[in-house]
Amino acid sequence: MTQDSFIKPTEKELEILQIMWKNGTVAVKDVHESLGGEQQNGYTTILKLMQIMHEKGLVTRQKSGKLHLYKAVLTQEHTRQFIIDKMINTVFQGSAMQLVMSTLENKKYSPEELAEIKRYLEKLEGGER
Amino acid sequence: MTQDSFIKPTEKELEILQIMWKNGTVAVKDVHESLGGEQQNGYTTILKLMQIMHEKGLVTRQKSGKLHLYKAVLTQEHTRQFIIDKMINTVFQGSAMQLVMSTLENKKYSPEELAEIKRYLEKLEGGER
DNA sequence: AATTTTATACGAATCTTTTCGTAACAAATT
DNA sequence: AATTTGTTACGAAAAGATTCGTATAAAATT
Repeated sequence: MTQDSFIKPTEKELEILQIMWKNGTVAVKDVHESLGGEQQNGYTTILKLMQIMHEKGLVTRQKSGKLHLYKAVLTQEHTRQFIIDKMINTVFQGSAMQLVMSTLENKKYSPEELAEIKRYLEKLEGGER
Repeated sequence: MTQDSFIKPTEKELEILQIMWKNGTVAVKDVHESLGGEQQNGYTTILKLMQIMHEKGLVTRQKSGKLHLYKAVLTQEHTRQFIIDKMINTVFQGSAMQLVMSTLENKKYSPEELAEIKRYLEKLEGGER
């Protein structure tokens, strides 16, 4: 996937995609409820957003009785990679390392979490890719 | 700093902030040139953006002769933390570890870089914070 | 002193994203 | 059969971000 062909999801679209990635296939109603119901957004707002996402090709949909079931086209991992890349370029001066270190600095982690990353690093060092 | 009081820079504002962080204090002209001159953006476009950033409180400015010298209010590190936090929440299901691992997966790194992270991790494990 | 150059200020146009009201319609309920 | 309910479709308003033209002014140059 080139970055050029990638359609960058907007903020709100990303929220909706989260829900699709978690649930696989969702109706507008599901998304609307997951995002906090009528308190947070009008139903037709979410509907419209999902229709636009469909137009953009960010999601596929399928009629099921009277409703549409939507599904994300891109995987969560693809999207994450894209967003990470972009962020590295715009905020971390092209250095992924700076991103990693800033993230680690950010919060306290349990020894288990740190150990997990360390294991992961050792795997990478082992040249297993 | 609470996230609520944080004024989220837009895409373009972030590009401009990069230049301020690198150079400390800059005139509109500097930013305009750094961003690729008239080919990329009209001078008054950059000027306007910087004026808006000033209105929003993202930058301070100071008259120096006939021109204004602008300076970022927030540090790069603060801004990075904010953006990382946000991204962890919207794209990594609240898990910083997932962000780190996705980043490491993203590209190939030199042994030196990996070793650097490892050293860093060991420092964190050592409880030095 | 007149002209050119280098700045800022500001309004408005354009573009993108988000929000929502209204219409239409089919299925379910009365 | 009429009404209510759940759903989509669509247009347009509102909000946010970006771009730029024109006006103005001070400083530098001629």
